[in-house]
Amino acid sequence: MTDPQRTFRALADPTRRAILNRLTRGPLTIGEVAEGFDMTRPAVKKHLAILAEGALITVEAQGRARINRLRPAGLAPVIDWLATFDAFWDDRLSDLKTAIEKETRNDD
Amino acid sequence: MTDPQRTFRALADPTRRAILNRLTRGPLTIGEVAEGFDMTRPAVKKHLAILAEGALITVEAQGRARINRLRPAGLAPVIDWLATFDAFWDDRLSDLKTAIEKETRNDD
DNA sequence: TATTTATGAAACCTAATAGTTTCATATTGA
DNA sequence: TCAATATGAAACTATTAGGTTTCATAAATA
Repeated sequence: MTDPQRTFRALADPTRRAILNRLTRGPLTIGEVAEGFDMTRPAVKKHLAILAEGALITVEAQGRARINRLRPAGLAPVIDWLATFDAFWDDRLSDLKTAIEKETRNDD
Repeated sequence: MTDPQRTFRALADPTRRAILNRLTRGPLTIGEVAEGFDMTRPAVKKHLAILAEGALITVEAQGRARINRLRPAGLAPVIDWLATFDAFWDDRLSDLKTAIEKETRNDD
């Protein structure tokens, strides 16, 4: 799968978008993420795996726990793609793109 | 299905994103869109239906043809959602959001 | 060390996706 | 009117997705 496809695919599911929003409040273990949803832990874990494939989160092993952290830079492909519609909105989108690129340059 | 979900779902498929990009160059009939892809016309038509459900295109009947037009305002739910990550990027994203809202206010 | 805890992973089920082929219908133009 | 054209729509197929249950493993703790 191509890179932006992994990103868009990851964002296509409402549970995964909700997980990302939760992670804005801080990193969580798999179990902690799972507590917030009405589904089993393995199901949540699969969602986290897809988010990791899309580079939207990072996972760090810490003892027996796995710490899931938001990786906002992973949203860049979406911004990039939206930027192809610049002409329809003026150039604020490309300003945004530049800003994101600048701020995420040395983070992975 | 909730509104933003229809949008994200529509954008999840690479063919549909490619269709949107093509439509930035001007409106096309279903047949014309289909010419650009290595799949049957009914398949393309299904993609167009999903894009229309996501309010990313408008379809206008013109005689026996259907004119498909890009509707950039349909991308607003994505911008809105991205804006919830403002804190990670400073407030350029919300500036963008405001700009989009202003420019698309009277277009649907 | 024995037990609990946090996760990994496999096997399975169902529904939704993305395609196809086939046939029907509604305009357009000769 | 008749044929060509542009699309609509149904029926079918294969794959992917999202979920489950069950069992294994590794780390922390009593």
